[in-house]
Amino acid sequence: MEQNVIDASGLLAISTRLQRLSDQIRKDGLLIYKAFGIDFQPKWFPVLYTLYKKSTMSVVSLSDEIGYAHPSTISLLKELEKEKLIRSTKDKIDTRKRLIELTEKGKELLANMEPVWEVIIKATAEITNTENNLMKAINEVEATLKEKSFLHRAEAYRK
Amino acid sequence: MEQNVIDASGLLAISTRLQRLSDQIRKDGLLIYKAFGIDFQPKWFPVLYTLYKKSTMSVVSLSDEIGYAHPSTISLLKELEKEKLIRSTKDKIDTRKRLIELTEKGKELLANMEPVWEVIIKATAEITNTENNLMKAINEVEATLKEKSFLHRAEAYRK
DNA sequence: CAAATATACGTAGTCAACTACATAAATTAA
DNA sequence: TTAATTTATGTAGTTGACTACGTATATTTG
Repeated sequence: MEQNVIDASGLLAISTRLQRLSDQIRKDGLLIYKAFGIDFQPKWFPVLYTLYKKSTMSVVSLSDEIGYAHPSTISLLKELEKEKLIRSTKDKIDTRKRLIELTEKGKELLANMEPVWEVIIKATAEITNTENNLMKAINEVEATLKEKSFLHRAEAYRK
Repeated sequence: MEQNVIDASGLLAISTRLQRLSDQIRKDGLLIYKAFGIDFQPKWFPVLYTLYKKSTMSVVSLSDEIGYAHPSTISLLKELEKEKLIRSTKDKIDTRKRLIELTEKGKELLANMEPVWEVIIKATAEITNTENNLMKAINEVEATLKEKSFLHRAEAYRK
């Protein structure tokens, strides 16, 4: 395999490599939705999918669930509200909270997407099902980092 | 292992997961350099490391090498020039080309970083050396995608 | 129960990549 | 040897995430 300098630097550039692969997959994701004639952006996925599974959530709990900072979620919600895919109501008990849910249009879109997801899941399984499984590797690394951070580990090697 | 909805959605959210892991590692990377008293930003790594290994390159060939679009490289180069870590000269044969090289200060910085890199490599190896090795998984997936794109594979499953 | 603290949400601005487009120089073709 | 095409670089503006900070409401504590 031909190697450029960055690939050859291996572990040093792992963050760059992850980023690159993520971008590549996201771009192809967009193309797949387009090819199936569905007006959907991959970045919407975490919010919409979570609401699909959990029906109603506040802004912050939604952010926690998808692992985003809450301002990122807010800007996605604004966009989704403009698309009329979600709607929000005030929590009657805790009035600080804004409860988010899918609209009928949103539910319909997600239902229409199920067959596309199946295809995506199959294609992704095909891609990741190599000797070292990427999804499993990510899960394992995230679990390892939860135990002890990267910084903490690096410092342990310091003389 | 406790699972949130996105993790549970697995393959669908792989791009999101890669992104998140990349960010996390990049942030800790910055902290590691700081902890070692080195004034260095992880985003500089691809450019500087490539110049370290290849000495002189034009803007576009450097971009290709690190896998960035050339405007991204240009803005990094501007920053690095301000830091006096790189310098550029005109190619005498092809006057369109701007040749980039490390300054003495740049070379010195990179030399000082070698011990930090060793620590980073060790810590990264520790993190990625789980049952499914992340670096190997990335390499395998990138090779698989080169053979046949994600989009192409997805379309093959379409009825 | 008043004060201090914590939580929920929002806005503003930043960051590190990108795409789209423009210009100039080099190369190829008519 | 002009004309057309390709290549190299640059600028402007976008994107999708972030942090910092402010305000309002809830909760906890003295």
